[in-house]
Amino acid sequence: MRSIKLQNRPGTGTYIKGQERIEQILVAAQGILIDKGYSGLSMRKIATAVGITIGNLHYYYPSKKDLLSDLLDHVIEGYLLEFNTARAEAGSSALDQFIAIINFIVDDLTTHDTTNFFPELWALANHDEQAAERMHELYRKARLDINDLIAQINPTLSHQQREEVGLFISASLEGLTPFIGNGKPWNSNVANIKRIAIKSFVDLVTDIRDEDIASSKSELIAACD
Amino acid sequence: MRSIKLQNRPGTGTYIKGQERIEQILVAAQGILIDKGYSGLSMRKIATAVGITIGNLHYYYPSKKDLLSDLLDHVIEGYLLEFNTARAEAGSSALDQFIAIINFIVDDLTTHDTTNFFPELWALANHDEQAAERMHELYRKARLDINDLIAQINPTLSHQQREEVGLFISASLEGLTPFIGNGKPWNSNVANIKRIAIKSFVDLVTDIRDEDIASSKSELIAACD
DNA sequence: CCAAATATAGGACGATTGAACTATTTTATT
DNA sequence: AATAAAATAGTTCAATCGTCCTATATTTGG
Repeated sequence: MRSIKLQNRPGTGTYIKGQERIEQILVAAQGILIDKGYSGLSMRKIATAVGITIGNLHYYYPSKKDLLSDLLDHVIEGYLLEFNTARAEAGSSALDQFIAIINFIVDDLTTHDTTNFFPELWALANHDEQAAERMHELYRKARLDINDLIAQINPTLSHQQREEVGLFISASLEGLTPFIGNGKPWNSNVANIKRIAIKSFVDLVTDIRDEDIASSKSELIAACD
Repeated sequence: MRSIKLQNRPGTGTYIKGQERIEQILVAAQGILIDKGYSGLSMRKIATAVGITIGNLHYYYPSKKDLLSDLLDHVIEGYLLEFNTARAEAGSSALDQFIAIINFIVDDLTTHDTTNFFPELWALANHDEQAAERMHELYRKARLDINDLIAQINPTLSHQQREEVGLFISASLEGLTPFIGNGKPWNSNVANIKRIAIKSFVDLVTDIRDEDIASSKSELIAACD
């Protein structure tokens, strides 16, 4: 099922029981991180949630840092897997696939887990370099599909312009999380917000031209800030 | 200078020294929260940063919860003040003011403090009801100006549609923080991203019509998800 | 089935945490 | 100057933290 290389202590996880245990540990850690935040995530709480002792947990993960590293890989791998399957189910035309991705992202960020996990990840990335790397790696992979579709919808854009438009769309969608996410004040408006997002992003990708984004040359001439 | 009602222990802060001390405490706490995150924010670290003892800190804030409550008020009040002055400096036409606000928000979220504080606030809001209330109150106030300008630019929008468009724009801008913020991978592209944002949001507010956002009636007929 | 590797339990360590308490010093007002 | 309120220092407490160590139980491969 999962084929990524985990970073637990070498030697551990070779028995079936150990592999299952690692999975239990990561699932439990993810649940605590989502429910209580990073400040509420401790080795003892993880061990208790799994039903093992701290000594046993420490056998798999000698330090909390090791566990967090594996946890981020585990969660991010799950999202990438989810993202790929969603892409496969998309429509035929580039525009349909583009809209399907927006729909998928919005639907996903309104789930309990995603709503609560990602703000934690963003905060973590501000103080943990490793978390930052994992986060940006996740988003970079997630933008590959978006950028590809943008290129099909609007072939006039340069590579850099396409990447910047893709980043803007991706980041904008992520920004909806604390507002329309699970249990958030605007969660009941998610259907309308989604329509606004689709119209806005489709128009953006369709209509935007080179002149709208200053090149490095014209940027030197007229800095608009 | 600051006129908001703080929530420190009654009786404290009546002397000038006490008022200055409270300000020092909140500034120090904000700095630690920004630099180390909430998990790295402790009463002792705050006291040490201020140069007082834990006992003295507890005299002002009997519990960490009380301090956090005051801290959020303090920081949010600062942002609202900053936002109001920025609005006063904006141009004459509604469209110019709209663009000025976008410029201000993007410039602000690329500062070190804002880049690091708000993700912490979003994560905090997921696990602390009081933090959630403060956060949404801040954004609600910040959207007042945006919504007002949207109404001037596009008077055809209903109240609800205007609010939803305003929320989408505000949330989208916030979402840029973990990507183009201070020290983030796309920080060097902030000028171009800003142009994309301005074009996208101006087009959205100018062009959007009632039909683009389904009313409660048509929503029942055709759910597009 | 047996030996080596793996998994688990349980306790202990020092450090840190939020909180509480008392005694002393400083401030502002009369 | 006197006095009441406010501010500060210093200590202690129980709980929790990450980490480490040792002994025992379990699993797997030959």
